[in-house]
Amino acid sequence: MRKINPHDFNVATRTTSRDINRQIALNLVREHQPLSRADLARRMQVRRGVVSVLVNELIQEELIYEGATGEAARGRKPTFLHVRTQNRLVVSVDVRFSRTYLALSDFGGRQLALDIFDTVFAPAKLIKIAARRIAKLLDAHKARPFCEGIGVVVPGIVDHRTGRILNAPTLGWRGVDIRDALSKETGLPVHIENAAKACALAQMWHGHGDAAGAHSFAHVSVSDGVGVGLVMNGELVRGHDNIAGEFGHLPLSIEGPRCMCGASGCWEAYISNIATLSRYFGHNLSKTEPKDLLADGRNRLSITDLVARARSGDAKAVTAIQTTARYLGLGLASVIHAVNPQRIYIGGEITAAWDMIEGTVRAALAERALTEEAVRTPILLAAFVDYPRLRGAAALVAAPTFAAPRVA
Amino acid sequence: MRKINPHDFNVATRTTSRDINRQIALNLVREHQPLSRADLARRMQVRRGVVSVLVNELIQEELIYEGATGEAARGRKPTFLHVRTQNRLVVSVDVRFSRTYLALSDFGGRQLALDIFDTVFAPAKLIKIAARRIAKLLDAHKARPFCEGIGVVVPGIVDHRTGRILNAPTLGWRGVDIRDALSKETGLPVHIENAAKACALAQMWHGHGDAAGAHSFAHVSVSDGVGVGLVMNGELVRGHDNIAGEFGHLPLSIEGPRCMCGASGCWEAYISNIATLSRYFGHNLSKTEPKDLLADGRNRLSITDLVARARSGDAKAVTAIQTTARYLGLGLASVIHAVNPQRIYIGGEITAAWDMIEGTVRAALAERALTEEAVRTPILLAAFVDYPRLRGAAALVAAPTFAAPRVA
DNA sequence: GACACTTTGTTCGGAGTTGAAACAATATCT
DNA sequence: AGATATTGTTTCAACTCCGAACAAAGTGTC
Repeated sequence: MRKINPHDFNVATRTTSRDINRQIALNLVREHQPLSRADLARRMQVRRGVVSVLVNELIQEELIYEGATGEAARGRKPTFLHVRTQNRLVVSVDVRFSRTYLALSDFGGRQLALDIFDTVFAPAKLIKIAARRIAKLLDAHKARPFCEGIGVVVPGIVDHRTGRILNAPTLGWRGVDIRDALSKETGLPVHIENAAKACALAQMWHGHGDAAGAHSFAHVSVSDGVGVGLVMNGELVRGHDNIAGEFGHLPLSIEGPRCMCGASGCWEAYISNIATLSRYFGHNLSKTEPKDLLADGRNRLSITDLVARARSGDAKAVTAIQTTARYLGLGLASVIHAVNPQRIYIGGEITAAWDMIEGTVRAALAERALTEEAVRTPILLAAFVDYPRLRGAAALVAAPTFAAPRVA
Repeated sequence: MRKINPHDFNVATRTTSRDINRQIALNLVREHQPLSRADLARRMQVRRGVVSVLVNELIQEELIYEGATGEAARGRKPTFLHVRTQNRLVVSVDVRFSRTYLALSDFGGRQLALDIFDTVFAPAKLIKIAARRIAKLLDAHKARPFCEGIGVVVPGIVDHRTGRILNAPTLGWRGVDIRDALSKETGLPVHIENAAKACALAQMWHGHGDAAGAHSFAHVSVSDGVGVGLVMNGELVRGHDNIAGEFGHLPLSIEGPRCMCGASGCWEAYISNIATLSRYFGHNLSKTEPKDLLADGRNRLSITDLVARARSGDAKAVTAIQTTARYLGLGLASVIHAVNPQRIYIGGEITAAWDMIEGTVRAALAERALTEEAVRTPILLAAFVDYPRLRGAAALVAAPTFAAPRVA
């Protein structure tokens, strides 16, 4: 029951029906491969004749290909279809405070190479370095003719349309344009997005099998900050000014601890890795230089270390983590009450302690939840992969190929 | 960039293109009437021939009609088109704690009749009474052949698909099915929805001219409780369990005052009419029987009275209202950070004091807002009409006629 | 008043799509 | 060998938009 926007609509042309069905067919192959033309016709509830034409067009465009012939109890054997992903490549870039991560992967999400280097904060310089390393990566894998684009994720607010980074406090960037410069430098199309939003995109496009199916969910990334990527109706919610999903700065208590954003009592100030570590050390976060705590590696404890200490019996570590878990659950109630997603995915280092904290999280959620259904909202760990943000960056490039046509 | 849901999609048939364009044409006439066929062709960027066929079909179906011929400097004069709304009628029902409101109106939102009676809490009995009064209303206006349905709004959580009222605490209803029973009793299709969500629907469909255009907004209703209707991408957000938009139960302070929902420190517990009145009387809400305060009329002060007292110099009234205004602004920051709507509409009795409180609200919002754009989010008063909830109820029936076809 | 010009609305053949059914290809079972 | 079943293709009808020509209805000019 969507209202047509009378100032921005898409009239159906003579090829619109085809475009729609073509894209449906492509997505069904992606989801259920291997799959025959006849299978497709059954799933789409159209005649085989229509599918035949659609599929042959998709094959001609090299979006899918014919594989082995399958088995059948009786009758002619089906020829299986697959989407082509192996030789469609993406470069993904994750710019973080300490380091920048670079990867080459295919449309199926398989990572072929990884490159890590220290982040440089001057945008122009960073672009130069990244471009050089990307070129090296592509040449080393003879990947240049197969690379279809670059996806970049950054910890901050990004205007997806213009490509400008509006505000990335940890990097100290305001109004920086990486996209066009990097595109010019590399000759490849560049997409850029906020890290949490990109993770949600990755969850949507790479969540195969039972992990798929939810076309409305929230992806909560607990890291140095707290970011939420919202997917509703199969669409990433960016918001009018690109700040949708900033649940990290909703208050648990407006009189609570000071947050890096300037306000007080933000959820982030209770559950970010920094907050958990501060709690362990007995620091008051407001008095600590936040960047000191961000510096991972040298002498500083990471949240992963803290989990390890908790497991080996450090009572203070257990308390710090369990307190975070409680606040995590209280904040999840806000996410549920606001947009009521079908599921919530949790990502971040703290998930390594999930077996210890799940009960606490759910109990806290139950404290505030309005209904039984709200309490029962599935809370799942984001599929554990080595570099979830890099997968998100890759999804930025791969997703448009499979997206629904804009219509009406 | 929407992902096609591989388990719930809509294949394009050979009439899909027409369905899409037909609906676009209908909406354009609705939005820009009066309008000629040639105007439509220009706006849609299709040939006049296509529009001619579409329009003649719409005329045949009696969705639009030809009106007067317009003026033109040169050439043949255009014949104007209008959507037919005058003799398409709706009965709208607003069930509230004290009274139930009943109205007859047309698809254009014009109210033709109103009937108010005391609410009976036994569902079966209420249905009987409502059905009798609806019949009377229809007969009195000879409206029976023109009535296309009944829209019902209730203060509670409604499953829009099944029509069941899952939980309406003020009415004491849990799992009540009004829809099917009322439909059987009256012989008319019945739609039922949560009041705040319906108000958002009304805002979307009745917000003509400059009020329209926003296809992503939040409608905040401040009343006995606080409800938010979320519209994103021209679509009402109901959520997986129909509790999306329950921002009223997001915390300002988890240690704050007790809320009727059982949790503590909900936004609602700070800014609902009850909260504002309690503040004025110096009561502690947690110790007061909430239903005492709900009873309007007899001996009790209403929020409208309180505003009047503030205007005539009652310092305590001013303080109570300004305090509410501040908390309103702080909570609006949460709405903005969560879903970042293009605009926010405010409804409810407190808006009568908007000139006094706007500054306070905006200052509080600025206290927590992450970005300059967030601070500048337009906060508008919901178009002041006599019975906004009834308009929402009417929109439930009228909207499907104009909605975009489900595709892909 | 005749005629050119402009704009609106209709009509008609062409191209592209789904829909239904027949047909060819390929396999199993009796 | 023939019946049966399934896959994939082809063909034609129905329906759509697309483009252009055409009719209708008005204004302006000589």
